[in-house]
Amino acid sequence: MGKHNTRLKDIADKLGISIPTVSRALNDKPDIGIETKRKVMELAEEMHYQRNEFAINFKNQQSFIIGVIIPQIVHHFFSNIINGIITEAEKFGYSVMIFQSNESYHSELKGTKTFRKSMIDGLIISLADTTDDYSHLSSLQEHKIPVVLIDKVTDRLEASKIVCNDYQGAYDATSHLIEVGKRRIAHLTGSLTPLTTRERYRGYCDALKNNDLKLDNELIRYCDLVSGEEGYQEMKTLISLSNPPDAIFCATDPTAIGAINAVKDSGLKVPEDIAVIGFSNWSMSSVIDPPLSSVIQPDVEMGEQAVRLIIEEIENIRNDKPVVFKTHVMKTALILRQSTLGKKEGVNV
Amino acid sequence: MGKHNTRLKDIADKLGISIPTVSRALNDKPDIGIETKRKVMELAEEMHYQRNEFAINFKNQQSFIIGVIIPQIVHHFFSNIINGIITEAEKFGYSVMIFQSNESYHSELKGTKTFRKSMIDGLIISLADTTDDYSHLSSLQEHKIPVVLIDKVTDRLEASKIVCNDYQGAYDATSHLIEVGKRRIAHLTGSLTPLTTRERYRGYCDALKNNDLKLDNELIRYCDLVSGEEGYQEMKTLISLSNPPDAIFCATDPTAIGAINAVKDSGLKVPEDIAVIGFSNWSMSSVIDPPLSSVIQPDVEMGEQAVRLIIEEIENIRNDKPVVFKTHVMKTALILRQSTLGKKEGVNV
DNA sequence: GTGAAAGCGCTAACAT
DNA sequence: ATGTTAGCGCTTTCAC
Repeated sequence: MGKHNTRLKDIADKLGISIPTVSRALNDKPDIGIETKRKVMELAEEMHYQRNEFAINFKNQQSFIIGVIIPQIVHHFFSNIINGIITEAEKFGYSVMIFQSNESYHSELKGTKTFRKSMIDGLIISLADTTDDYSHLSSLQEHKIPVVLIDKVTDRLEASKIVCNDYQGAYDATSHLIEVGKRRIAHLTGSLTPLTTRERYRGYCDALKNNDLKLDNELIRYCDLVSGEEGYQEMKTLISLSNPPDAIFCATDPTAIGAINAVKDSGLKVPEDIAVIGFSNWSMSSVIDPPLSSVIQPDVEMGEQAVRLIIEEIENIRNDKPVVFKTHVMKTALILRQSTLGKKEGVNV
Repeated sequence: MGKHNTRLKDIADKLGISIPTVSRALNDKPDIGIETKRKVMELAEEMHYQRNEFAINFKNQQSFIIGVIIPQIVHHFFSNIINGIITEAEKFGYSVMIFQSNESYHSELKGTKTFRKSMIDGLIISLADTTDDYSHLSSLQEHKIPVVLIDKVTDRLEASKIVCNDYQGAYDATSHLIEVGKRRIAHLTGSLTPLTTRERYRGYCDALKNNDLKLDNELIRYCDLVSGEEGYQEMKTLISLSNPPDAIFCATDPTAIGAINAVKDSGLKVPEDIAVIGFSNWSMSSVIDPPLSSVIQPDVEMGEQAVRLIIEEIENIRNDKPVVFKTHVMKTALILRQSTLGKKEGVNV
């Protein structure tokens, strides 16, 4: 065995022909003798020829790599998005590179730098909560690397966006609580910086309003939305009110689970005394007691759609076609379980 | 603005100097005039020069990309491994490319092909359950692309490996059930093809043996280990035995949760009637009722360690140093909660 | 139908 | 201290 991988030159030399001829034979180009082609193919096979993609990428200045920056890969929602991204990208011959921001702007910035080094063809990003400056993204765009925002988006960057209808999901969740007879409905929300949280908050408010229930600021609690601990604490506080709620819409499932535990620990029943509904349908939500009603986000589909958009932009840029930014709003759905329905069997609406 | 990104030539031309001089200035090489260097740096900044990494990669035949193939990114265990991999890789200036096998050998094979195209410098892989042939991996090795196996490993490939002590974890879990007074301990296992499952099975058997309890084949049930449904069904079957178990060690947490639900639905109590312990400490396990005791695997650390090994091999190969394969066995730990302890506070042992 | 030459952007070796 | 030359592996002109 030689020291290096087989190159076109090795094949050409052995056959006594020129390198371009070998290249033509191997790449199904016209203007190649049928017999020459056969011989080249045969020898290439025999010598285990493998195209050197470094050379190809260099020549084409193209990597077929899509960079992805998400806050946390271990979150069910994001790992499903990534699942969709990887699966769809592969169909188009693209590979996916992943970077975590851990919700830190600083880290996100570092990710874009790393990716620029890796010469990604495009970036799909879900913004960190702390990100408030978007020049690292517009800079990529200026260098003809398209950016698609997913879920955690911003109005302050012109780019294609994939979001789900957080407003409608929250509206539906709250309306559902009203439909099962609840009237004093609390809301557990988080920092209102991310658009998603704001939209859920807005959906909650509008559902109350349209059902002639008035907003009670006492019933709106803020936390980080991440840990069940906080949901537990805030629910305890709500229960201790002189006029406690009879239901709560939590902006995330983990906090909703914390809330359920708080209700149970207070000797109250879910949903009879206090109904609970979450958001995102985490995998754990169906196995807790009682199973948690939640809002399903089309995570995998969001990832797939993001890939289609980014590849479209990548190819438009390559072909000097105009790029038009699109925003896809994907539908949410309620998944109803016993935390709002009681003993009845859960139903997917 | 010009059509293309700034190249060394653009800077050289503007300054009336040669390309290598610009290169030297920018790369902190010796033999460069202090004044020339200053001018180059300044102009480079001004023209937003960015090294073209395609050219660098081409020249060095190196990508600084580590490929990762795992069965399912959405599994808590694997997404934590990936978390560790990405974090550690970044420290060394490597990026990470991810591919999912979905437990399919065919898909795994495809992944290795895709990765070869992407010119990865090394591969970290957790084998699909169905993988029984390893030529796709040895082929990579022959092409000087090192392979590190993680968690789902095989004896039939010579490579570095990262595993956790599944045997000891299972042994400890079973011993714990014995310590809390249980004597008829069932085991829910899966296909015995993967080494991990076999090791857990072996740990269970040895713990019984060393405590003078005899193995009862009636108490050993097989399922896919993936869904709670199966755990539920198998537990129901066990409960209906004329001599049912008083505890069960499940090889995964989801099935353990299914088992808990089956016990509860049968009007029995966990852990008083039947204690339950799982494996892997899924995020949901702490929030179910009762919280599930489980075996913690050092997932993040496993990922980090895998990166260190692969980079070591990559660099040894580049420097023509001999490569020695290492196997790291990482420690598991018990996390004890109410599903085995009862009302007492959970303790991390 | 095939070969010769050029070039993608950069760096290392060799000259001066 | 700086310039010249060559080359990484491949494809794409352009000749013949």
